[in-house]
Amino acid sequence: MADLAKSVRMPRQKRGVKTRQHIVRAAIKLFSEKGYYNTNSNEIAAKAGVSIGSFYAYFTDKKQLFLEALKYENLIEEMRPYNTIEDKSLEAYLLEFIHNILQVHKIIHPQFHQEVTAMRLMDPDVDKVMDEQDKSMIDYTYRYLKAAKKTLGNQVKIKNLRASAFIIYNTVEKVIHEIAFASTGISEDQIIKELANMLSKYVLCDLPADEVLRSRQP
Amino acid sequence: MADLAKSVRMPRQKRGVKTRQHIVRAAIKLFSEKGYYNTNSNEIAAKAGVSIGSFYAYFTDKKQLFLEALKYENLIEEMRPYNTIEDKSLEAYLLEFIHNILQVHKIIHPQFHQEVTAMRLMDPDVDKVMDEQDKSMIDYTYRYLKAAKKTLGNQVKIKNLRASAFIIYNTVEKVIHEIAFASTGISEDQIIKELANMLSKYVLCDLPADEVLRSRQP
Amino acid sequence: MADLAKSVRMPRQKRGVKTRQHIVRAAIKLFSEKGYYNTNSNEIAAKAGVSIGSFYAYFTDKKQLFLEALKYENLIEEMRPYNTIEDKSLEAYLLEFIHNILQVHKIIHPQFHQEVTAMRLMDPDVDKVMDEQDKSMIDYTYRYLKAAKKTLGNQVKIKNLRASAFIIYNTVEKVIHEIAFASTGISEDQIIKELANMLSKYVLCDLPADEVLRSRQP
Amino acid sequence: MADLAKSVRMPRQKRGVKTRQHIVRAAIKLFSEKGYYNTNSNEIAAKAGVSIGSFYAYFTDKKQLFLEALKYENLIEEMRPYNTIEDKSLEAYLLEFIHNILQVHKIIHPQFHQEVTAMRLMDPDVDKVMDEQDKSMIDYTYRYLKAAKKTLGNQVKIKNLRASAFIIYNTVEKVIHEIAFASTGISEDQIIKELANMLSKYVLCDLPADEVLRSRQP
DNA sequence: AATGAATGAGTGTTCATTCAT
DNA sequence: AATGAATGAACACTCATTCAT
Repeated sequence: MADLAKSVRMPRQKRGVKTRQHIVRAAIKLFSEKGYYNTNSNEIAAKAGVSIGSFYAYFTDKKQLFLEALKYENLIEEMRPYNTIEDKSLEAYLLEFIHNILQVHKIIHPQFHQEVTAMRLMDPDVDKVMDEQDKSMIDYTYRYLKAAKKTLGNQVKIKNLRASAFIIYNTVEKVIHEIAFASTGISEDQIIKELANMLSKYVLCDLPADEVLRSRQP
Repeated sequence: MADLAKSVRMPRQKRGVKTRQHIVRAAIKLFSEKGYYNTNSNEIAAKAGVSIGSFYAYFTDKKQLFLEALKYENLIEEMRPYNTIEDKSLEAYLLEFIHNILQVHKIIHPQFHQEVTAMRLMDPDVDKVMDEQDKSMIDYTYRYLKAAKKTLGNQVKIKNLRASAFIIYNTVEKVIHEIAFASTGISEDQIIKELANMLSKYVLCDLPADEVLRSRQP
Repeated sequence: MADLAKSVRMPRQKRGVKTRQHIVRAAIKLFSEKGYYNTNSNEIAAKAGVSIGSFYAYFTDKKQLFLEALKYENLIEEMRPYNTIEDKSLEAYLLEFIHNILQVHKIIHPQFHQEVTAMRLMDPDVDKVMDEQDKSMIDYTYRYLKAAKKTLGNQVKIKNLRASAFIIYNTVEKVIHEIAFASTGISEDQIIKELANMLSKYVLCDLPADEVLRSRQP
Repeated sequence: MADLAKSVRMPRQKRGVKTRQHIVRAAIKLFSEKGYYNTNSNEIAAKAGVSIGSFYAYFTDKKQLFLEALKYENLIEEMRPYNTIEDKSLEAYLLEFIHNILQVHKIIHPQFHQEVTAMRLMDPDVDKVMDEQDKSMIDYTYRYLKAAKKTLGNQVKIKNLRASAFIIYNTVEKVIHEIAFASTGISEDQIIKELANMLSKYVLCDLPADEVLRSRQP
C-alpha cells in the first residue's frame, strides 16, 4: 500500500527539475490570467510544454501545484532587503516598505498576487500558507518598531507595538492592493504620500488634548 | 429569436417574489458555507425548495444569481445610519464607523462577505458591483471629512480629502476583515483601539518638525 | 451538505423508470461481453441510448450499477419454484435442482453469471451481495433435506444436514459452472447423470463396512 | 522491424534471472493484496526494486507477467507428491487429496489463488493456462480412479471414470475454495469430513433399489 | 407556471508503455 | 543493461443548462 509508485516524483535529473519549473511557471501565468478555477490541468501542461502525465508525476493535484506556486513566489519576497532604523529615517523606511509591497503587487506578479488573495479567502490550506507569510511580515514590522523605539526614544508614541505592527502592515497591504488593482480615480502618488503621512503621524504624534475632540459640545 | 424566450421571469405575483427570495437566500447560505465554485445550481434549487427549472426561469445563470445576492446584501448595508460630524466627536464617529463595518463582517453575513471578497478578486463583474459600493463608502467618508473640516476648521490637518477618505475606508475595511477572519493572536479590542487612534492622529495631528525624523543623521 | 442534489435520482415519472432499466440492461449486456473492468460508463450510457449525465443521475458510480444489476438478476432467481419432497422423489428433486442452476448459468445470463462470479472474488461488496444469495440457496437445500428426512425416515443417511446442504449446493454450482463455461471434453449429460448419482448416493447410502476400505492392508 | 527490438529479454546472467524473479514475486504479492486491475506496473517495478524500464525489458506487458506468475505458482503445485491407491486406502487418499488442495488455497498463496480464480473467469488467456492445470488434475484423478478400480475390483461402483474424475476434482476444488474464503458459519472440519464421506460413498456404494426412491408414490 | 428528466462538453486524474540518457 | 522521465489515450464523473411534459 505504501506510496511506492503513487508519490510525487522528486526529480533527480536536470531534465526533471526543468519540467517542474516549466509547470510552475505556466501555472502562475495561467492562474493569474484566468484564475484558479478557470484554468484546467491539461491547459497548464500544454502551456508548460509537457504532457498531462508529467503534470501528475510532479504534483498530486491542481491544488498542490497552486501551493507550490505560492512557495515559488515567496522566495522572491524573501529576497527583499530588510533594512533597519539604523540606516534611515522613519519616513524613509515607511516609504521603502510601501514601495516594496507595491513592487510585489504591481511589478513582480500582479495578477497572481490578486489570485492568491482570492484563493486564501476560499481555501483554508492556501490561507494557512499565506498566513505564515503575513505573520512574518507583521513580525518584521514589529521588530522594526521596537528598533525605532530604542533609537528614537519617546519620539515614538505608540504603545502597543504588536497591535501597531498588525495595523501598519495590513493598512499598507490593503491600500497598495487597491491602488494596484482598482481604478481609484485618485492619483497613485497622492495616495502613497497620504499613506506614509498617516503612518508617520501614527508613530510620532500624540493626539491633541481632549477638548479638541469635543470642541463641538462646548 | 431575440430574448423573447430567454429573458428571465419578472415575478408579478407574490408567489413569484417569494420564490425568487427563497432562491437568493438559499444561494447566500450555500455560497457562504461552501463557496461559489463548490456550490451547484441544482443544490441551490433543492435547498430553496424549487425545481431547477424554476431556478432558470428567475435567473439566467448562476453568476447572475450571485450578483443578485450581492444586491440583496447591499440593501442591508444601505440601511446603516450614516451620522455626521454634527452629532458626535471625531473619535466617536470613527469608532462607530469601525463598528459598523465590523458588524457587516462578523455579524450579518460573515462567511458570505468573505466569499464576496474573494469573488470580486476573481470576477470583474463582481468587482464592478462591489466597486460601486466601495466608492459610495469612500464618498461618504469624504463627505464626512469635508463636514469635519468645516466644523473643526484647522484642527483638521489633512489636505487631500479624497485620498484620505480612500485610505481611511480601506484601512478600516482591511483591518476589520483580518480580525474578523484571521486568528491574529492579538486582542481584538486592542487592535480596534489602535486603529481609531491611528486614524484620529492622521486627521488631527501635524507631523513633528523635520529634524525629528532626521535626528539620526545629525 | 445534505445529499440534497447529490443523491441518486429516484424516478417519479414513467420515463425515468424506463431510463434506469435501459441502463441496467445495457450494463448487463456489456459486462457480460467484455467484463466489468473493460466496460466504461460512457459505453454503457451509449448502449442504453441515454446520456452519461443520466447514467450518473441514476447510479452513484459504475460499481453501484453492477450491484443493482445483480439484484436485477436475483429477481429471476427468486422466481424459481421451490418444490418440496412432498411433490417428488429425491432423484427427481436433485435433477430439477441441477437443471435450475444449469438454466441460470447457461440460458438466462450465461456471460453475466460468469462475470458476477469473477467480480465477487475481486470485490468484497459484490461478494457480500452474492453471499446472501448463496446462503439462501444453501438454506433452501437444508430445508429440503430436513423435509426429506422427515418423509423418508432413516433411508436418509446423512447426519450433519447443514454441512451436507453446503456441500451439495456448492458441488452443483461448481460442476454446472464448469460444464457451462469450460470445454470439458466430456458429454454434458454424462456429467449431470453422474452428479445426480453422486448426490443421491451421498444422501441415501451407508458406506460399506470398514474392512472394504482397508482391504489393501490385510 | 520484426521483433528484433521488441522481444523480451531472456536473462542469460544470474543477475537477470534474479531480477525476473523479484518482479514475479512482487507481482504475486501485489496482485494478491489488491487484485490485478488495481495494481499498476510502476508499483510492481517499485516493489521489485527495479526500474519500470527493466520491467518492460523482461515482460512484454502486464498480462504476460500475470501469466508468468501463474506458471510460477504451478511449479509449486507440480511438486505435490501424487501417491497412488497402492499406498493407502481410498478414504485416506481422498483426505490427502482434499488437504493438498486446501493447502494450496489456504496456505501457499491464499489471496493469489483467489485472484487467479477471478482472472480466469475474466480473461480467456488466463483461463486457458489454468484449464491445462485443471485438466492435468482431473487426469490425475482419473488415473487414480482407474488404479483404484484395478485394485479394488467391483468394490468400486462408478462406471464413467472420466465424468467421475471431473466431478470429484471440481467438487473438492469448489468446496475447499468456499471454506477457504467465505465465512460459512459451519465448522471446517465438519465440511471436510462430509465431503470425504460423500466422495467415498460415490465411489464405493450402489444406490438402493428403485422403490426406495419412489417410495412416496406407492 | 412549474417540474425534473435529460443532456454532453468538460474536468481531474490514471497508468500502460516508450524512449532519451 | 538499466534508468526513470515522459507520454497521451482513456476513464470516471460533474454540473450548468435545456426542454418535454
